[in-house]
Amino acid sequence: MKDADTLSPEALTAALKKSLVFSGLSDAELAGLSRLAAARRLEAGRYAFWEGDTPDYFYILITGRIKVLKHSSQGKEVIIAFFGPGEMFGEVAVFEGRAYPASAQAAVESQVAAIKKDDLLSFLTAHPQVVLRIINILGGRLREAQGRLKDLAGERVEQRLARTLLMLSAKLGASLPFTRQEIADMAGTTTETAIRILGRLKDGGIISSTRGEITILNQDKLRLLSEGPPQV
Amino acid sequence: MKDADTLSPEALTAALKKSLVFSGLSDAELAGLSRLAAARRLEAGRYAFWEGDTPDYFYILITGRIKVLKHSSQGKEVIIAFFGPGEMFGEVAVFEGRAYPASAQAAVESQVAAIKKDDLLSFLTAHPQVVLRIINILGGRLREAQGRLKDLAGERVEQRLARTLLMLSAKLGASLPFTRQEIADMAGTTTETAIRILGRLKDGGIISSTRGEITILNQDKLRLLSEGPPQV
DNA sequence: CTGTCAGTATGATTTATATCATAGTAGTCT
DNA sequence: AGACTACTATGATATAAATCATACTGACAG
Repeated sequence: MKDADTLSPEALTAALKKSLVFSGLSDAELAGLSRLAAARRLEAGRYAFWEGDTPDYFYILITGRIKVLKHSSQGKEVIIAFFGPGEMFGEVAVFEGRAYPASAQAAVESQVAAIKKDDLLSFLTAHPQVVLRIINILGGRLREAQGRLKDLAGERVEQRLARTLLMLSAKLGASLPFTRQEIADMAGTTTETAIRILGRLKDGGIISSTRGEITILNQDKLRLLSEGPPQV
Repeated sequence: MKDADTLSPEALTAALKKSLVFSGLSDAELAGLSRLAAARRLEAGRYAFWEGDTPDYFYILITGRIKVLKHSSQGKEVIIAFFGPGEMFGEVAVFEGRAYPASAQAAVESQVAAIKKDDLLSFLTAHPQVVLRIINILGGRLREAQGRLKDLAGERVEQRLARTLLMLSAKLGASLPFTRQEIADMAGTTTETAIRILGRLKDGGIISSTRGEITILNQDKLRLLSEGPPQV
């Protein structure tokens, strides 16, 4: 299968209107923007770009789920972020004009809108309110990254896993479509350890799970766990 | 000693002109901005704000050195960032309108320019080019944070320490004014472990050090070390 | 010039977590 | 239906790094 355009211009405009970054624009502005955007379909597992690529495009996710990841020197996969419909990605590289700092992979079959770097930048110059919105989003991402830095540097695996689940559920609700491997790669641990700890959480009635899906049953207990060691 | 204003309006304007964010402004604009800014002196160890405070001010560091840090649930200090003259801090909270996500402490006696949140926001609305500059800076910080996330989640302590030193030296040059404790808090390890590993680096002729100061002698070897385990 | 304290150093011991090994299980592709 | 593969599970073992303990050293304050 190829990267065929799969969206009509109208559908593309509608999709952009639902995005966090561009939702404030007028219909006319959106129509203009969507003329700059190209829809692309990505099968599950395909990469939108790789770490180190020169950044030609800025992306808005329309449908599906995108995983942003880096590889450690030993080849271990580290998941930096997960994005859902309406979120932008690849923006850091575009704004800085340097190579993409991480790779972006479709976790499931996804549709994205790609906007050429230069087109985006000139659009932004003409639309300052969008720029303020972007600052807001980047601020939020920086805040989240800082929280995770603290977790990775200062918390034990059990706390990190609990926080990872809480963070995901704040975005996605109680039902989380992730494998233990993905959870482990987000929390900075191994699949085995994630399985063991999530097994304990399951025994404790805090979560339930089926293959590839984790459901949070007791958010309060999970939060308690994330605050520190069980015995205080 | 109290937080007395210690800068004349002219000196304040000159300081803002040297900052990363505002360096592109005209003298008239800078003068207008400096009327919104208040200079504050912070003794070493004093905090500009604490994690959780409501964000009233946005800061530009004029002289000195600022440490941005968070505390883990066990009370361990995790250093999120170090800033030098001309850099902004406290901005995430201001742009998001939520509590400061981390604390900011003067590492040495420092002078800062504080701008009220609302004043800054209206100034930004009137000066879109500054907003673009901010996006650029935030992008850079996000990139750095993502790199550190990967390091903390996927690299061994020795590699993390090496990368921490390299990152600092990219900003500050070969001579780094940090204690082993600070280095450890940045690399997400303990003081003892940092001492041991830096001791090895010293024996290997890669760094030299005096109390509170580390000098990088062999950046190439350090980079090699940061790439992976010694025996490949 | 002496006491105090933060920084540096080093050894012994513990422990959390990675690693290695093996196996069951549920989707999915043909 | 059968085969294949990704996901989940669990035990045994190894180990990197934390923790605990003790001491030396240089800087600075009184």
